[in-house]
Amino acid sequence: MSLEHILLGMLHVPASGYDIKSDFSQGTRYFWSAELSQIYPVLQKLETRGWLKSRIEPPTKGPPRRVYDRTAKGRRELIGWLNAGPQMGTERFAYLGQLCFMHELNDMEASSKFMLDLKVRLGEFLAWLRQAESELTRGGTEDLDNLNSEDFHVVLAMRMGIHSLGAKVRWCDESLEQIDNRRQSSKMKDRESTAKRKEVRSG
Amino acid sequence: MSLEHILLGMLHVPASGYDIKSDFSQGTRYFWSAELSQIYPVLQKLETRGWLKSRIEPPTKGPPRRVYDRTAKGRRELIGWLNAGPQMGTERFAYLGQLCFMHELNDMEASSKFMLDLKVRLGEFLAWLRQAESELTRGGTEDLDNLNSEDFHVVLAMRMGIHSLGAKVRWCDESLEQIDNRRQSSKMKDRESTAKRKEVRSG
DNA sequence: ATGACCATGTAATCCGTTACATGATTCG
DNA sequence: CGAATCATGTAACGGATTACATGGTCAT
Repeated sequence: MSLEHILLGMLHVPASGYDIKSDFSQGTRYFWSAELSQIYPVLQKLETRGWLKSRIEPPTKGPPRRVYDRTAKGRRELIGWLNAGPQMGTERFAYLGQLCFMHELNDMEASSKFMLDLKVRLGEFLAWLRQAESELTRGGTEDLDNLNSEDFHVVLAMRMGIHSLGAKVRWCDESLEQIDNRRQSSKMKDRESTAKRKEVRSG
Repeated sequence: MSLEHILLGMLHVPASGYDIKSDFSQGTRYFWSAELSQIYPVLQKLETRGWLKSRIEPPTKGPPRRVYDRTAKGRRELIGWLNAGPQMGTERFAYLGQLCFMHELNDMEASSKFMLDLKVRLGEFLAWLRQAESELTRGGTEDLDNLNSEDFHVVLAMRMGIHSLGAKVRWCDESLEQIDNRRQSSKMKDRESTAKRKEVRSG
């Protein structure tokens, strides 16, 4: 599993399950997400495995919190994972499946509408990521030298999303053009065959 | 679930579970994958739901095959899915998690090696996709007009992968540069502090 | 005959989501 | 007092992977 290692990595500093969840929601860790109902049991499992240890924090305010911290064993495990080389997962894009099957509708207008819709959604995600990035770099893009090593790596990671989403938005535009071309030429064919039919009838 | 609809879409023409699996392996349907052990039960479920019907093909050669075909109900279900707008799934990138946590190694050389490794893997996938695309367009990129509607949509879908992977590879290069910059400046700092120490000693 | 490939499935396990259950604190 | 938020969990279900089990055909 990867979530185990993701949690291990996120516990750079001691935190509760709740803290981790809010890290997932807030920009920085955009590359992964998990629900509290998954986080809590995994943290428990990692503790029984000796990668984490927890203590109940006496609540100065609010309800008591169980705060986890990495053990030496957990740290070694994390290092091992980092040194194991990039873990490539299987990507699944339901919307590309939909696009492939669009020909069943036999309606280029529908394909066009679909791509437009997709472009909007991808664009929204891109805007959110750009926002999250500029909050880390405080506008000072290009020179990442004044960032600490942690933020530096996080910004690099975010930029993958920005690059990739940007490319996807451009792909939407290109595809919309292609679809439009095809609509034009099929209209021309319509006119041609209409003309032919007229010829036949009049001939 | 999406796999249900993906299978429904792939059954444009009658096919067995085995056929579908090989479609997943062969370029065209690169956006999704599934194991035979998942495909067979899902096909059975779709049949009990009345979206598919199957018959055993009398084997002219080889073992008997169970061939599935869409019913009218299945076709309606597919159309509904296509008209429901793009289905955006949660993407998870374990390697971006690894990159974020790289600062724990405190070794820019390791970060650099990691990115290089990642670049190679992404590049391999990109080359494979480009190959699959050119097999469909037969080199005739740019003018997709001579493709049938099915292949046209498939090529559009493949191009998303090509655009996005291209952007990711460029991101690797950019990141490698950033990492290098940081290595240079940290070496300079080393030299500076060495110089200072010398000053102190000689002073 | 041996290995590669065709072909179909079941079982166990794991990962992830949704729904459910509980209770304290804080702010208006 | 009521709603929002903090905080921790369990249960049920569904989706995906890995392992297991079986047997036929075909080429060397």
